[in-house]
Amino acid sequence: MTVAVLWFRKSLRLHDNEALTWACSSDEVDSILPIYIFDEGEIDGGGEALGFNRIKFTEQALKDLDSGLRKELGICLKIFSGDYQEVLKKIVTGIGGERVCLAYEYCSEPRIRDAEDALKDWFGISESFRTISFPARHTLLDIEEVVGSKDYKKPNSMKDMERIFRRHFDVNSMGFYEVGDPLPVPNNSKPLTDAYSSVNCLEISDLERIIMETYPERSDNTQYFPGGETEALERLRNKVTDRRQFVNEFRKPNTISTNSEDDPREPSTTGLSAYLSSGCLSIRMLWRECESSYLSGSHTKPPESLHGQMMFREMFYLLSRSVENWDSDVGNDSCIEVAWDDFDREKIMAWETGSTGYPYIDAMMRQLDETGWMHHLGRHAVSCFLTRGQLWQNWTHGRDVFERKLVDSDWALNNGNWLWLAGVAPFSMPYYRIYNPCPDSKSSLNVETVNAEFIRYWVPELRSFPSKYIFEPHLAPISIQKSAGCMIGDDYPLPIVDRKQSRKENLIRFKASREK
DNA sequence: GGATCCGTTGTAGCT
DNA sequence: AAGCTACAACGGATC
Repeated sequence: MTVAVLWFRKSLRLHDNEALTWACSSDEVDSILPIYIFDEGEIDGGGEALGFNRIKFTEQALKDLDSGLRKELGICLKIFSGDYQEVLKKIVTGIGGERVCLAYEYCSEPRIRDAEDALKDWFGISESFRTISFPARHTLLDIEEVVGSKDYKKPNSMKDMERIFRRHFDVNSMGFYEVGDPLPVPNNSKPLTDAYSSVNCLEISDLERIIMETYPERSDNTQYFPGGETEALERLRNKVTDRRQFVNEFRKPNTISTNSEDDPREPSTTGLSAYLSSGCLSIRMLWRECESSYLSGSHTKPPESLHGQMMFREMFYLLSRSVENWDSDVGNDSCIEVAWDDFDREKIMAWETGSTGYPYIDAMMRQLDETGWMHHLGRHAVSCFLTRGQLWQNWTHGRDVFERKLVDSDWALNNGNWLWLAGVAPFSMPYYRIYNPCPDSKSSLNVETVNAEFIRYWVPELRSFPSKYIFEPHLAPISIQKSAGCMIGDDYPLPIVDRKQSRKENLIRFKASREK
């Protein structure tokens, strides 16, 4: 008898899942044990643990995965927490007399790779133990293959990405890259093994309780993005499959002001990022859905199109695998050294909690805290504000906040975007392009009305301010502040810095850092 | 080999 | 009110 221990890591889904498909169809496998392991400290590490939205999302994704496995395949998910090596060893040795095959998902992300390296030490533990790995298909490209190819050069632009895609994918008759078909949900007739019983596992109800205890202030469990494959597929249908015009006309830079929904929490984009980062949705499936839409008529092209957005995602994955110290500002040759100010707790806290005195920035940081999501251009604005724009703080501090709070948090992408926005990488935007934290009607974003409403929702103190003053309420005459029922300095903070002056000074400092 | 072009999506001030 | 211009000006690719 061979037991396949199926380790879910980056693909919390039944569709397009190679490891699952193998376990269900291989003749060598007699029974299956699907498992998920929380890293030590992830769920019970106190204040440094994952933020509420992230952990809640994961809990729901696991719950949905479990019910999908039960319904479709007649097996269920076992959840563990702790040092993954210890947990795996216990499971494998617990299964005992049987032959065990650990089937795991491979992905270029370091914490996943490190785990694989550690597994290699295991080969002695038992005659009857072996491992088999499958690509997690977290990306369209095979990152290892591309980075390892002879003529690989680190991509810096969409042109480079087009080159790489042309090299690694065939182009079909309609001019689309052949990225491959997503695998269907497999059939299964194999039972769940019952030999894991010697190891304590967590029930979903345990997770729910731990989350409640860690985040008592969120005990109402309000959460805008529910986790799980079911949600992912439904959102895919509602936001992509059924909205051809939206998909075909998609231009990323325009999306921030095109929110047609009444709910200010609903993204004007697809809102699928969290489902991609958790693997609830396969990137190939999304790519193909967009392609189907493109086949119906004229459509936008990279970089602004949805396909273009996905190609940038691939670019950051390639870079994250080929740049040393990708997540650091030290020893990272894609990061110039900038003489940032020392960690300033007051500034960082004002930024993180949405009390900088700049309503547009504060609104977005409060949205991040509550929903775990923020529009991409909003991320630009707040990261620019924290770093080279106004506060002159090291980008890694902001990266850490995003890492903890973003429901779509993804190591390669989060670091890549901060490197980009802080202006420190070769693929960055020009450093002298500093976003205006007060994008009123004169701004090229030109989103006055939408942003004013957005601010009123997230910064309710300013609800009654006229749009004319809502971006810089401290400039409003006292009489206006009085009639709006919000005195700046008491009911809402004064600006933490003079935005124009700090912009000017920081531009000079940044230039000096570059020249060094 | 020097000139030119280009880079996912800027800002401020003027008309 | 949309559109223009000046701003500041890097570095790698391409011609």
